[in-house]
Parts: sequence; structure tokens; C-alpha cells
Amino acid sequence: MSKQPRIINLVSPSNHQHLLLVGSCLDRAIVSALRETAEFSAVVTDPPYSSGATHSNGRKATPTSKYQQSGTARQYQDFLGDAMDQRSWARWSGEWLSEVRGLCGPGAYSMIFSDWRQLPAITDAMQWANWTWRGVAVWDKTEGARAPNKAYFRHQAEFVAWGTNGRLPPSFEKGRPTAPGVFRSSIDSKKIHLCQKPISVMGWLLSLLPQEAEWVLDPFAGSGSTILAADEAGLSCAAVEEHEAIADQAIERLLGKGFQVISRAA
Amino acid sequence: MSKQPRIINLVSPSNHQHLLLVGSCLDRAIVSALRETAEFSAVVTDPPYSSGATHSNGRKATPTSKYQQSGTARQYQDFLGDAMDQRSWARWSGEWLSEVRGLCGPGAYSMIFSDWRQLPAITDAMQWANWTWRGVAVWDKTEGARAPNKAYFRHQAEFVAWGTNGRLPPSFEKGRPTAPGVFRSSIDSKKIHLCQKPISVMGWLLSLLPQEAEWVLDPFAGSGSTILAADEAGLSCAAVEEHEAIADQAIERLLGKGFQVISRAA
DNA sequence: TGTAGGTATGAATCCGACT
DNA sequence: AAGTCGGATTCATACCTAC
Repeated sequence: MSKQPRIINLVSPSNHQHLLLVGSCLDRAIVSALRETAEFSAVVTDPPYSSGATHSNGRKATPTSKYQQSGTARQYQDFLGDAMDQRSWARWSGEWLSEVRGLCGPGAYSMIFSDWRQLPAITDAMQWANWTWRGVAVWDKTEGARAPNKAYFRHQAEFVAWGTNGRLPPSFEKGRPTAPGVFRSSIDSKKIHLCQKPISVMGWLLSLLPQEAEWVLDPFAGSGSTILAADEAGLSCAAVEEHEAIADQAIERLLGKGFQVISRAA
Repeated sequence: MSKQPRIINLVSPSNHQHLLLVGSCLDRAIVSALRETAEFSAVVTDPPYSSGATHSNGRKATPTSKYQQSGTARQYQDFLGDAMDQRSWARWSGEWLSEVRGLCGPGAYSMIFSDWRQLPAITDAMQWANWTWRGVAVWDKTEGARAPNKAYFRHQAEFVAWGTNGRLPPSFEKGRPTAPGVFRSSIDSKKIHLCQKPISVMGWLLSLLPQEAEWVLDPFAGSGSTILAADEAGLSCAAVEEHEAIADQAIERLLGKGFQVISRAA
């Protein structure tokens, strides 16, 4: 990993600052750049799942061939970190969860997407990394999910393991609505990333944050949905993406929404 | 445990046979009575969760003091098996899951309710007991259920870890609709058991079974919702309940629905 | 039969006081 | 000091009663 990571400084039409860092969230230079940025109020992210490994060729396949149905025209960039076995994945998850917790203030939230298969591993990893695990929220993808088999319940949900860095954040406004534990939203039909989350889903997660929250961290940025949702919620977001080509796609998406690049380092 | 467990033989208005066995599903006499009954097509159950909060209430002895909000007037029977720590609970779950698998035919389903906290433990236990874990279905209790904390996502879902005894059941009818992975249904307002599941929810689970299925097993019967749902689905159900008083409440409920006792053993 | 208003409820959770 | 106990909190919903 380079000593001087590529860092793109962005400003949104509504005048919030955001950061895109190209590299690994476990890289020392990235971590110190993040530490200089802010004390984060939340980690909201969708890590690579490394799932689907009942058969060995499921594990060997690249993500796009594994997760896309045959005949799908759209091509996605393969993303990194998806070929580990489950134990390595849990261990690796514990490491980045621990690393990002060090960048968070007390009472900060972590909200980590997971499919059903990795849910036990991610909740273990959260606890190893000293987050207080507090629940599992559900994104119901509704009709968009396909059934592999009539003998199956449709895998139409994704899960969000969530917790806090120690005690809960102290202050909450009166009259604030409570956040639902199940959120229904179909998958975006126009995606630039295989696992792209709808902005409404990311917005639902961010709705839990207290009013004082300022900065949100997404160590696996992908197409940048967290940045867009954070911006809508009046928050700033630092997003890390390891894959150059995916980071470029994210920047393109943000520029298309009227974001402007203020500076690039390295 | 007695050598001669109490066994109640019931017949429903639609003329299906059901069995209620009073005792533990790990008791030898109960297990051999079940073995003589049938080869089961599914295990559908809602075991005691032995769950609880991060704080002191979690260690309180009785389910009603743990799981009911303070200040509620409604009274329920406390049930057994809810005071284990997490390691014992996982181990115990593995044992009964293994025991009941021995009573099932190839391709039989297991569908086990869990709250968010025990979900990783129950999926581990399923796998230890040699069930093939195939997914997590979600019962969305809708807006009605809530924990009064604004810093929380509402704990409005219960989860169903499900799998099969080896390969999937072979034959499925053409044109059969697929079963949803998320099912919305509010809690029954008139419950006789603290954890009573709506019959519609149990019916959703049973809708996955192949047409040839005949007998369903519920090792933690509680108020007998599985029996009622099985009867509606044209299945027979053998239900085991350890707590005498709760078994009596279940019988009363079934008699109220027009079920008749044909015979009682012991 | 329909509508409006009142009330009890939730497989909790937190905090602080007490032993 | 660590463990235990008691009471406050929360709001959308379903159900009941009154009209």
C-alpha cells in the first residue's frame, strides 16, 4: 500500500464536505488521514461478504460470476476481499472493526450489512472488536429478491448488525420518531455496483444518529451511497475504497449529482 | 422424568389427529413415543430463548420479569428453560436439535424461532446437530412492537433459522408459489402465553412443506399454535410441552376450538 | 353500522439506589 | 465493589366503549 494514499476532497451542492480515500481501511496512512479528519459518530458500511461457499467453485469464482444470474447484461467491477473462507473473513472483520472503532467517539454507532450466512460471523467480529452489539435490523428487499428453489424461503432480506462504542449516545430530542427495525425498499434497478444499496436504506440507518453527529465513516465505500445519504442527512462522510476503478466510478457518480472536487492529494 | 409420560391424543373438527406429550423432548420415554408415532417432515418450534438484556434484568430468574415491561397488568405463566447462560443454551439447543433430527425423515425441515441475540447461537447449534442450515426468515411484528428507546432500532422482528435434514425434499408441485422470506403480522392481542405466535405466522412456515408431508413435530409446544396451524394446513402435529400448567392451557385452547380428546395415556 | 376517543400493550432497556 | 433490584420510559397499534 502506498505511503501517500489518494485522497479526494469533495463538497456537495448543499455545501457539506466529504472525503474519498483510495486504499485499504487497514492501511496505516489511510487510518492516520482519517484520524486527522474527525472523531466519527458512526461507521456505516457494507463489507464484501465472502459468501456463497457451500461448493468450492463458489468460493473460487469472482464475485460478479458468483452473484450475477446468467444472462445479466450489466457488468460489475469485481470487488476485493471476497474469496476468503469464513474463519479468515471473521478474523479480518474483527480487525477492521477494531481499527475503525479507534476512530470513533464514545457512543458512536456501527451498522454493518450482512447476508444471512455471515451474520453470526459479523456479530462475533463486532464483539471481538469491543463494540457493544445491540441488535439486528432488517432490510426487506421485497419483490426484488428471487427464489433459488421452491423448497426455499426467498432470501429477500439483508441484515444490519448494529451496536455502539460503549454506552449509548446520551442526548436524544423529544418527539423524535423511533427508527423502525425492519425497512422495506426494493433494490435500485440502475446500479453501478453489484451490491449498491439504495440511498433510502442508508438514510434509514443514518436516521438513528443523534443531532450532534457530524462525521460518518464508510470503510467500504463502493458506489458511494453512504456519502449521498450522509449528505442528504446533513452529515459529512469519509469513505474508503480500495479498488481504484470503483473509486473512480463513485467520483463520477458524485460529480453527476453536482458534487465538486476541491482538492486531490497524492 | 416419569417413565410413563402423559400423552393426550386429540382429533380436530377437520378430523386430523394430533398428539400432546407432557414432558421434556430430551426424555427417553417421550422420544420413543414420538418415534412410534411417525417419521416427521418438519420440526417447527419456538424454544425458550434464555435471552435478556445486557444489564441486570437479563439475569433475573423468570421470563415474565425479564421480558415484560414493568407496569403491565397482564399475567402469564412463567415457562421453563429460560435461565441458561449462553454457552449452556447453545449446547442444550444442539442436543435437542440432534435428538429431534433423529425422528425426522430425509429432507425434513427445521424452523426454529430466535430473537436477535440468540441467532448466532441457534445457527451454530443447528449445524452441530447436523442440520443443513439454509437461511434466516424474518417475522416482522410491524409497528406494534417496540422497545422504548430512541437510540435503538425497534426490536420488531423475530427470526426463524431454518434448514433441512440433508438434501432438500425432492418433489415440488408445479405452479406452487414461493414462500416469502419476510412475513408481516402483528402480535396477537389476546395471548394465553407470553411468547404465543400468531397462527398465521406458523402457517407461513408450514406453507413451505411439500404436499406429501404428514407429521410435524413441535418440541416446545407452549400454547399450541403449531398444532392449530398444522391442522389448518391438513397436517398432523406431535407437540411436546414440559410445563404441566402450560400444557393444560393448551388443551383448554384446543377444546375451545372444537378439538376432542380421544385418549389419555398415563 | 360507523366513527371517535380512551386505554392497555410490547420475548425491553436504562439508570440509580440498595445490599 | 460487584451484584441485585425497582421504577421510569416510549409510541404505534389494536381493541374497547361511547355516541
